[in-house]
Amino acid sequence: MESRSFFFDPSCNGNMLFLGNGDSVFRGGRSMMNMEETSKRRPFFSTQEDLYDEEYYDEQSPEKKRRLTPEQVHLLEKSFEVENKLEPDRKTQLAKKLGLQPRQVAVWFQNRRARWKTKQLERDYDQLKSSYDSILSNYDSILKENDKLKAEVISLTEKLQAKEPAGEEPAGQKLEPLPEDPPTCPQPTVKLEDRLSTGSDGSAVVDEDCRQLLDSGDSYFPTNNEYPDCVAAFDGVNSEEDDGSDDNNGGSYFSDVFSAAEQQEPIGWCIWN
DNA sequence: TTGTGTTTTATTGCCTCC
DNA sequence: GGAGGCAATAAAACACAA
Repeated sequence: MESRSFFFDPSCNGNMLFLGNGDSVFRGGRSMMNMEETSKRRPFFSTQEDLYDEEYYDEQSPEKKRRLTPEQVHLLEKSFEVENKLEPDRKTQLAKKLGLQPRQVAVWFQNRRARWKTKQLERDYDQLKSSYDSILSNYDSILKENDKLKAEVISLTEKLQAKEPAGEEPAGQKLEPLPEDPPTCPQPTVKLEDRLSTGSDGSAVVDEDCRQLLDSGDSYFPTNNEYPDCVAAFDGVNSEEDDGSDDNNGGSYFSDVFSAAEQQEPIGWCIWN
């Protein structure tokens, strides 16, 4: 067996890392070794006693991963709620408090942010979809109302013409011919599903511009720049960064988006031609 | 028990910022 | 150039149905 160096902090609940030749705990010293190699070199021990327990040592072969204890996770979660990014000082403090390596704390936060982002995307998708459905049904009812009014105008016009002798028009009143069709409202050209897709076409999520948005906690969804005509539809986007908590269900960036739609009011989804 | 799907922990490579 | 962030991914741990 190859020789290993230990990194062990007795003050830290006994959590310890094996550091192989290519110590990958510190980013600066990252080596190019593959996953198999690294995992063989970096076992975990849950307690200081385990370190000296030969049976445990034999059973817990070097590649075993150890899960954090519920207490550790709880504290990390609480800390994440306060602030979802780690300053070096806070990282060190947390690591000491939890008996973990600072790197482990950093990794936990990294993964936690990723999980939060996924959940946030799901919530935003649900919210946008229901808003979209609401707008669609609103649009349908407006179309029906428009048809009704058109029929009424035709009927009244006919009645008026029947009253007037042929060839005469009422003084001071000239009826404009009705347009063939009501002004059209273009349907959104991009399906929500497409925009939100994380598949190969879902570049909206990962491209350069959007990356900044993700980093700053802003919207994944189209902005006024992208759809300048759809002012009202996107006007309510809340650009404030969420506090990162999962507890505030629906604490979306988009809590105000489409609020008008939810109130069943026609909103400026499109500009009438 | 075992096969399978999901979650969690950790690494790697690339990018951005200072 | 180093530090830190993110996406993608691996692999262990876990959950659960059959």
